[in-house]
Amino acid sequence: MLTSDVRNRLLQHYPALAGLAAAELDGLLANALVLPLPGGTVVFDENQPCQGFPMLLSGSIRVIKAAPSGRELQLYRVMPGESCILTSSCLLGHTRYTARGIAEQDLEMVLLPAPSFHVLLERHESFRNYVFHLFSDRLTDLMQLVSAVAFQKLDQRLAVLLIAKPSPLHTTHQALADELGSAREIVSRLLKGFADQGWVKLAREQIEVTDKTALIRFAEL
Amino acid sequence: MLTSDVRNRLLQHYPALAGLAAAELDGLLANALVLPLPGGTVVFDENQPCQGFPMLLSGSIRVIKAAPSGRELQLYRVMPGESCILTSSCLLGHTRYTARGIAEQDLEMVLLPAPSFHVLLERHESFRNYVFHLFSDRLTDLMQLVSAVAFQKLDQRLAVLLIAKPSPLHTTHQALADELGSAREIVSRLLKGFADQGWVKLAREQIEVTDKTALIRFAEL
DNA sequence: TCTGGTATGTGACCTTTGTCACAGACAACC
DNA sequence: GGTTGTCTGTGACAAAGGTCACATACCAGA
Repeated sequence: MLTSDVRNRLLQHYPALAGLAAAELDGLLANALVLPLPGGTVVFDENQPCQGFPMLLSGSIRVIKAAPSGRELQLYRVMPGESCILTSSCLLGHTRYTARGIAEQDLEMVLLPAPSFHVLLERHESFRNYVFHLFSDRLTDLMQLVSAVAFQKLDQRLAVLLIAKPSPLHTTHQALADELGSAREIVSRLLKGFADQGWVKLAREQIEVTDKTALIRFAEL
Repeated sequence: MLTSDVRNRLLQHYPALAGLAAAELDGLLANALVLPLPGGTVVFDENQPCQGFPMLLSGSIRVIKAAPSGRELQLYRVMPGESCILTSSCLLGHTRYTARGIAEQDLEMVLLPAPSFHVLLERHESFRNYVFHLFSDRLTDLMQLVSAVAFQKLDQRLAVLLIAKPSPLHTTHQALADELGSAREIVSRLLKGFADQGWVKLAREQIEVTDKTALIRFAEL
């Protein structure tokens, strides 16, 4: 049984659940678990069976593909209010995970048992639409990603990444490399290039974009 | 109004529609179009609005991303009984296409108007499940593709492709390159390598796999 | 048989990216 | 201050792929 605090936050993040009668919602959430997970936890991993439908209350999950070489590539990121669409896919097809999910920071999530997920999907249009839209968005994202990985040079992809993030960015080069599916040295080198152009300013665990316009121009080129 | 012949073939390929009462199905299909398209037709293109939900009766559609350079990469292929999930995505999100679809051979398809699609999705569980599963499968495929493009060498990807296709394969090197997102010369070169190993035998518009075992071993390496 | 169009073979060369091996640099903690 | 671990800079080098420029080869129809 969830505390009413958790219930409220859940409804706040997942308005698709708001249309349900209180009693029914309680029933569906009866066996739900509230999990606090420390940053860095492997939430799920390739080839694991799927336990239930996660709904994030706080924190975020990086969904990645890992190569045997140790390199990795981020497929997408799950934020509160979203859900890991890969999980839906597994639950629907009764298949196993095909990627790894890692808690990016400490996070809280509600794990909805599989049967409840199926009931929600079957009976409640708003929830269904919500899931459909997530599928749809992720699909578009992934296509974009495939295209970027196949056809764009790394410097452009890096520029896009920098543009998209808040400016005094606190992260390591390794983390950026993992997001792009490349190696740390390459990212360092490219960043150095950007710095030489005067587009960014580098410091330990910090990248400050100083000429966003130029960076955008470069990214779109 | 569809001929009963077309209707029958439609139901045969799309059993998810079988549960509907005849009258209701007629209503939904009332404004459907039957399109015969010659091979090579661009069925839809990037940035176009979405007209309706296509259901293939025969032929197939290559869904690709095209790079400005002229290179292209196949995202997936739509066969009869499947549907272009990208279209579902567009219809659901009221967005535009994010890829291009090309008729691989002459094809026949029924184009279901958007409103009918939404009704089907809302009212009919079997159809809904069908669409959900398609989403789910494609998502998995795309993740696999991203991972392959990012981490695998082209020779391995080519080997996988050859293994998956029927053996005396009639196609051009350019077509394979377009499927892999690479250039014709590279594919020629790699195929030559395979031929030197005795794994395949090459002729004009024909590739015969002569040592599948070796090819598989190489692909999995 | 000639000829034009398409498909393929191939070498030279370049760019991008990855790998390896270290050298500093910085922060935190004793 | 010294030590330790993490992060970053960098040069040398290799490898994969892409691009260009042609040379051939094959097919089909005039």
